[in-house]
Amino acid sequence: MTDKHLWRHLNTLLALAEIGAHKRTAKISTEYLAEKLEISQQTASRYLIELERGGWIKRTITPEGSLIRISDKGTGELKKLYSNLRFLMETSYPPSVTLEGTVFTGLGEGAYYTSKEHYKKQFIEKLGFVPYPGTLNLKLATEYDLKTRAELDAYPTIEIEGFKNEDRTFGVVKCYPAIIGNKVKGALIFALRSHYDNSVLEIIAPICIRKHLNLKDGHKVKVEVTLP
Amino acid sequence: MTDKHLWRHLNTLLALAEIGAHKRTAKISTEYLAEKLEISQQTASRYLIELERGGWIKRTITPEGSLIRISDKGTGELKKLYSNLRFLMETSYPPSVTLEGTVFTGLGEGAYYTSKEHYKKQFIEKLGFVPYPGTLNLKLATEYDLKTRAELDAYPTIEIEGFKNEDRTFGVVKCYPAIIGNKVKGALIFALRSHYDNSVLEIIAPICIRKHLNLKDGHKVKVEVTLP
DNA sequence: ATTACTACTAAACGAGTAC
DNA sequence: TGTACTCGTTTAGTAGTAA
Repeated sequence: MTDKHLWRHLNTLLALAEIGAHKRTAKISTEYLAEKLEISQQTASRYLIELERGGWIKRTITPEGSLIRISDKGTGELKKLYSNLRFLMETSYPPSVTLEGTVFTGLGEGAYYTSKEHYKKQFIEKLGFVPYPGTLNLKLATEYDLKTRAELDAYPTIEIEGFKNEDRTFGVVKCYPAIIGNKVKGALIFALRSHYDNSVLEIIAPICIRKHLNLKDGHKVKVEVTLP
Repeated sequence: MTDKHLWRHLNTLLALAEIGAHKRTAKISTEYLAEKLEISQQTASRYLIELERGGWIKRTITPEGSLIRISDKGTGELKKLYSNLRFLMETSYPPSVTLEGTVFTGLGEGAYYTSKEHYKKQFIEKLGFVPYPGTLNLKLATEYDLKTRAELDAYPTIEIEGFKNEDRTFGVVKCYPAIIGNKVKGALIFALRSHYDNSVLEIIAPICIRKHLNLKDGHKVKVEVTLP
């Protein structure tokens, strides 16, 4: 439910909940409600009518006032707000961080790494998707983006274990789940000993992001890093 | 802080918190914020100006967008809302119940009871005030008030122990903290074996409610029973 | 006492546009 | 790109009052 007036109505629902209308039928006059909300009696009356029409409350009008009970729908809206807030207030990290960078063509290393079975298996297991063979490279430019990138180091990560084969050692890779260009679900990956510096993002996804978002070198792309 | 537009602003603060602006400086354009809130870019711009002027956010405008950090004041408002909601959602009883009754003159028993030292000591200890010697009696009339009175039986109470003296036995008294006439802090008291039926409320307070609220027999009084 | 309609006033909104 | 001003339009809010 996405109502234009939802917030105004939530305000009223909260006032009604404060007199217990979410648990039991409560009696309140429009005059008293108006006082509580610091609005006129007429407006309070209109609010109740709107809440009733919207199905957020059940109401019976008596000569002594309105008997009001917040409906399941109304309680649901309060609960939704509550859980939103709880998530925000009780998570020690910001729920998401947005970075913006410019597309550039890498050295083709991404394809090499993502094709390694040992990595690939872990990507599937820990990120939940089969990585498209290849990475999208973004160059960070602004001071804000570089600073924000640096903050990521303090974030909880998904760790992909390294391994050895006969030729060489493959190091640990840190992943941050992310949404690319407001659309594609993927992940930032940072090889601990990368050829790139901290101003570069490497991104994997289940599909070819370049094709999917129709990106060319020089295009700007927003990446929203979310908590794992 | 009681701002008229607080709720509209809380809506915006919540959207900003969703991009992490309560934990770190976040970058967002007025256009993007507008999209999130389903309002116009101009209105989003105005909202940010208002939030800034009100001290709820700190903002730095750059050519790429606004760098925004929710201030302590802003975070405080979100927290206040959160704890309000938590209290409402996680308390199994309604936070308060309001009853209305008509003043009548009792048999003077209240004064007798409240003067008993054994009761008085417990009133002071468990309710936090020295009871005025005498009770205010209210008669409940409407079906709603009688039904609501009955619900109180399921409520948690403050129990005042009974005692014996040489003459007779004094029973247990159940108390419900309450606010009388929107002003006076006191308590409903129910003697377990009372001379009155369930349509009568007996109220004690640190002062003489009748005098303080200038009440005469027949006047109507609202009593807000709160959780102990 | 109540609630809520009608008619009006005040406020918020957004299109156009400047910077 | 950005932000934010002016100003006409839309919407919300209230006073008066009926039921």
